[in-house]
Amino acid sequence: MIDKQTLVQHKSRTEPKETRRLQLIEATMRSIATNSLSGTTISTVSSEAGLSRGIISLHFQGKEKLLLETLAHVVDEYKTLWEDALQKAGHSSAERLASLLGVDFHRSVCDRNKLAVWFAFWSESKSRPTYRKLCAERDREYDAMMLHLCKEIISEGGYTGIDPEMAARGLAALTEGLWLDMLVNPRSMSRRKAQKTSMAYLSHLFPRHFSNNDEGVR
Amino acid sequence: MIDKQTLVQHKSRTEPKETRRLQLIEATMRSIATNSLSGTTISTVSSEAGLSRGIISLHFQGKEKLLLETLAHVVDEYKTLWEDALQKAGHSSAERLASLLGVDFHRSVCDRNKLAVWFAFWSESKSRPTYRKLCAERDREYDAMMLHLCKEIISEGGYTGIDPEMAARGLAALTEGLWLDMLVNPRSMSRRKAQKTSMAYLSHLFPRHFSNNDEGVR
DNA sequence: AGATCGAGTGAACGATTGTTCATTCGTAAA
DNA sequence: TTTACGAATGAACAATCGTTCACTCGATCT
Repeated sequence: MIDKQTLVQHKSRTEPKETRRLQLIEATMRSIATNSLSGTTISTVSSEAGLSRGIISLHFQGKEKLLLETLAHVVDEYKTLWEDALQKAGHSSAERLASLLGVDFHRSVCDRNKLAVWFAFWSESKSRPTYRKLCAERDREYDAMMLHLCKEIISEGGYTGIDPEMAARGLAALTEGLWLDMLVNPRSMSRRKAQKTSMAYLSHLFPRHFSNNDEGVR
Repeated sequence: MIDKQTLVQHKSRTEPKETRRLQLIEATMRSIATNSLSGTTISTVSSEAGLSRGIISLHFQGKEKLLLETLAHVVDEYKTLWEDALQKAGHSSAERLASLLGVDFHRSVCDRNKLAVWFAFWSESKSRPTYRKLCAERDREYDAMMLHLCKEIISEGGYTGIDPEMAARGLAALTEGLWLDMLVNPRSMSRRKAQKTSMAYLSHLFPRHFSNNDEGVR
């Protein structure tokens, strides 16, 4: 076993607390991506981080807490990107919705390691209330904003026969399905293709707000 | 620990080989749904089946083989439903596409235990080539048929500006996303609602073939 | 240079994992 | 009823799990 830590760069043996925590969380994400969640153990994470097995109980209370904070880290990062995008976006509902979807297909979000984390926890969420809680919080805010924007756009455009809840949930479900494709079969589903597919959906739903070309917002 | 087997009905201690195999596969699905894949062990499966721990190595070569055959069972069942639906469906592409989506939201497919199995293996497929292989086979056939039908419909309806590949992949991704919703948050996403959402997508993509009401095919 | 002290280590622990196989049990034929 | 035989069991096994804690190390002081 090669010491990855010293191989990349000679860091000091002791690091600030937050640095170590982040290192371990990132090692956990890599381990989940390469070994899957059921194959992720104290040993795989610590060796991925190039540290000893005892380090995890030192910085986190135990394995369970580490996994929980790994999920929380991904959730928080997503939420931050999301809020930043809304802040920078224009005032029109169409622009805001497009920028939200821009986040969903952002390079950092579509990172395969992170997608592996999302789906690992989603598929365990049925049996783990703690996981479900963390994910549900994200979903709630996401859905509320999505529904709000869809309602506004429907009202603005005078679209008839469109149920706003179905449009919003459908859009979110499409995103999640495209994420799954990128995780399971990255060769046939690129980030670009996924975003295009998402925009195509929008242009069919709200043709007076979104065009079918690459740009998106009309 | 209560013996579930004798509690439900007094069966003979020895059962035909195929019966036991199916019992164990069903117990595995229940265990994955309630304990998640990482929490599914020889003990949880055998106790779920009301049998001893040694039974699994007796009927399958080991745990790995049991999991693999459980995945194969779900894949096969889905494929059978799929082929039956195509057989019974009419000749028009629209009818055939609608009946395919009917399968995707069939009661038996949307069973939460089975959805848990799908997503458990999908999220592990990155690190398990064997799982990926089984899933990829399903995807290939599904995608090919979906693409074929979309192309026909686009040609029939003279739809312009619709990329058939994007339409097909989008439709499949939407289905998978709706499955995830049904698994993670069944209270807010019912089977009926999911099917409606899927049909709404179709009616926006191919308005000359699908109406926006409950029936679907125009 | 020497002392201090928190960060990091890893051997040891009990618990649990998957697997094996001598034994037990129920069934079906004699 | 007795016998024979395959199905099912579960104690025993080595391996690995997560956790603990006495220790070692090195960065930062005086």
